[in-house]
Amino acid sequence: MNTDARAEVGSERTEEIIEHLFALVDRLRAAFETTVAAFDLSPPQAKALRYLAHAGPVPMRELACGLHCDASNVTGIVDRLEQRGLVERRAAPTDRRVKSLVVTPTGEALAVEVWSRVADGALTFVGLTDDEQTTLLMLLRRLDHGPGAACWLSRDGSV
Amino acid sequence: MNTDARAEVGSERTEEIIEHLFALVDRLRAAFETTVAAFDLSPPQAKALRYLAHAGPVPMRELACGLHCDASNVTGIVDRLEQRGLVERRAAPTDRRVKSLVVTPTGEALAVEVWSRVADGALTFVGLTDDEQTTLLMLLRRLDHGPGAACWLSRDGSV
DNA sequence: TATTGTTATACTCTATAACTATA
DNA sequence: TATAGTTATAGAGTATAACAATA
Repeated sequence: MNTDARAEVGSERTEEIIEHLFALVDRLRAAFETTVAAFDLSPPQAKALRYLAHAGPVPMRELACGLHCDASNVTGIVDRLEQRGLVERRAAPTDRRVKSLVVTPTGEALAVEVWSRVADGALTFVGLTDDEQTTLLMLLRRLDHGPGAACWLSRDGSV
Repeated sequence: MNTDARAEVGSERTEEIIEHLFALVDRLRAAFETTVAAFDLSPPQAKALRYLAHAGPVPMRELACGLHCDASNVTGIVDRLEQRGLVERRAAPTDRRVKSLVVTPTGEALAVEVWSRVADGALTFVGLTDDEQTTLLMLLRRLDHGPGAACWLSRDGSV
C-alpha cells in the first residue's frame, strides 16, 4: 500500500492516532487539574511555578511567553503565587521597568513536590513497560520539534 | 538500573515524558482551535459534530456525556449547529421528554471535511515515518484504557 | 516613540440551581 | 418522585485596549 517510509496524511491510521491522542489529552488535563488542585493551585499557577523553577529569575514578559498567554494574565497569576510566598518580584538592575521573578525556597520545594505528583498522577504510564516508555519518549522527542515550542519574544529574530 | 519490565514512577524519564507530553498537548490544542475556527466552529461544536456523526442519533444527555461536560452546555452547542442546518432535534418516539439529535447530510459532509483537516493539521505527524506512526498508534491504544474513557450515565451500573 | 507591567473590560467555556414537561 | 431539556447565573481563563513609569 505505502512503500514510502514517510506516511501519507489523512489515512485511516492517522485518524485513529488523532482520536486516541484527543482522548489522551482529555484524560491528561483532567488528571493534571485534580492533582494541582490538591495543592490549591490553578493550572496556570502550577505551570508558572514550574517554569520559574526551571528557567530561573525572568521578567514577567518572558513568563507570559513561556505560558503561551498574554502578558496581562501573568499579573494575577504571579499575584497569587507571591501572596503565598512562593515567588518574589524583584527590581531588575538593568531596567527599572522590568520585575525579575524569583522562586523562593518554599516555592522551589513545592514545585518539586507538585510536579512529581503530576508525573505520578499520570497513572496512564504505569501500564507501560520499561521498553514501551523508552519507545514513547523517543517518539515524543521527535514530535516536539514542530512549531509552537519556540518563544516569539524578540522582534529581530534572535529568539 | 531497572531490571523489572514495568518501569518505576517518578523517574527522570517519566518527568521528561510528562514534559514532552504537555508541550505536545499545547500544540495540539492550538492547531485544533485554528483548524476548526476556519470552519466557523468552536472546539465544542466541532467535537459535538464529530460525536454525532460517529454515534448516530442520540439524546442530548448522551451527547453531554460524550463531550464530558454538563448537560446545560449542550443546549447552546446544539442550538448553533441546528441554526446552521448541521444537526436536527427530533422527537424521540419512546419518551416525549428526550430529543433525538440527527446529523443532516450537510452536517455529515462538514464533519468529514473538518476532521480530515484536523488530522492533516496535526502536521506534527508528517515528520514521523510510517513505522514510527505504527509504533505510536500501538502505544496510544495501550494508553487509552485508563479511566475517563467511559460514560457514567446510568445509575444501575449498566454502563 | 517604544516597551514593561498593570488595570479595566469583554468574551468564551463550564458548572450549579431553578424551572417545565414529561415519566 | 425522578428525569430530559432549558434557562439564568456565576466563575475561571484569556484577550484587547488604555494607562503610568521608564527606556
